[in-house]
Amino acid sequence: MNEQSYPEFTGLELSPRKVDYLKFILEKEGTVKTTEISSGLQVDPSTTSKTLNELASAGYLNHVPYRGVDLTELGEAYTQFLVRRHRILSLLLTHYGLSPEEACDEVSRFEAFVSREAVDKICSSMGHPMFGVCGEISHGKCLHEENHH
Amino acid sequence: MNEQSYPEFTGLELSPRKVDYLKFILEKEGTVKTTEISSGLQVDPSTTSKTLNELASAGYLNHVPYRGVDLTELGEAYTQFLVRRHRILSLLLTHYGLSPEEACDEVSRFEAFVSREAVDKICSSMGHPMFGVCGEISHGKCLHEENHH
DNA sequence: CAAAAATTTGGATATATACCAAGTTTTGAA
DNA sequence: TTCAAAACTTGGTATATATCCAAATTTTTG
Repeated sequence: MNEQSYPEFTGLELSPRKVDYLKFILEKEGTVKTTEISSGLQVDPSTTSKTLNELASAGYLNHVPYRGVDLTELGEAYTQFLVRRHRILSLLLTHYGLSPEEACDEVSRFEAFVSREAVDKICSSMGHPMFGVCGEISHGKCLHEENHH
Repeated sequence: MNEQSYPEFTGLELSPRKVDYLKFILEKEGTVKTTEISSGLQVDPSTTSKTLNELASAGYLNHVPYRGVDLTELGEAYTQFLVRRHRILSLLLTHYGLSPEEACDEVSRFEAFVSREAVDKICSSMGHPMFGVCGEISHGKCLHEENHH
């Protein structure tokens, strides 16, 4: 089967900032250089370098020093969850009077503290919407879980 | 008029833990002792003592050393917002398949990062519900704002 | 009033972020 | 191809939050 299985995760593993790094790296796809990330996230390259090391140690990234990083399989799967979480929560808030931009900004501040369990329930309760306010929503893992329960 | 006005706040002023302290103190009403808070929040009294100092310095509490703390007017108004935020967000999540307990727990983790602006919009969009899943919701400040716009 | 309980202070640790300066590696232009 | 510039990493430092323990202080109480 093509469906890769990863150990369970709560969705609370990473700090807000680390979530930013992974989302940024996923967007760029392929190998990403330190400078690119530093510009994107507006931080000193030395900060990026350190954070990349931490994410690599935790198994989310492959880091070839001086060369760049790319997502591991775990990192890819995890980051797909991060993106789905962001989009589901943003979409949710637009149903309560927030504009897409407001919703995105708001969610960016707190998303790292919303569990996968909650996201899956919300997602399911919304009928697994395909379109968020900041991109398409893919439900691989989410629907997968649901099938098995 | 009885309606006290306070400088604007974003709702993002306090860390998650400080939010816990204020909510706990509001619940108890009147003067609260360090030990009481320490037991309630499961932390060492020395930790409580330090946090209480910080909250007092920031103007949310009156702290009489060795005697206890109580909310200032600002602290009271602010904490009422904190409680409303918690209840509105919890109620919201119960509309998406989370049980009241799950919703409360989930919200406790991220509420500190949800702005007053967003809460007011959500609240308004929900029709200023009077009952949450963990207590009555009062809308003093929320409705007040709305009248002026 | 003196011992016990409560509280505070000082010192230490841990995590998360981030900067600067200095050193290392890669790149690219002459 | 070589060597200077650019990119990257490391080491050191800093702030903010949160926590504990041990020691000192204040209040309470038997």
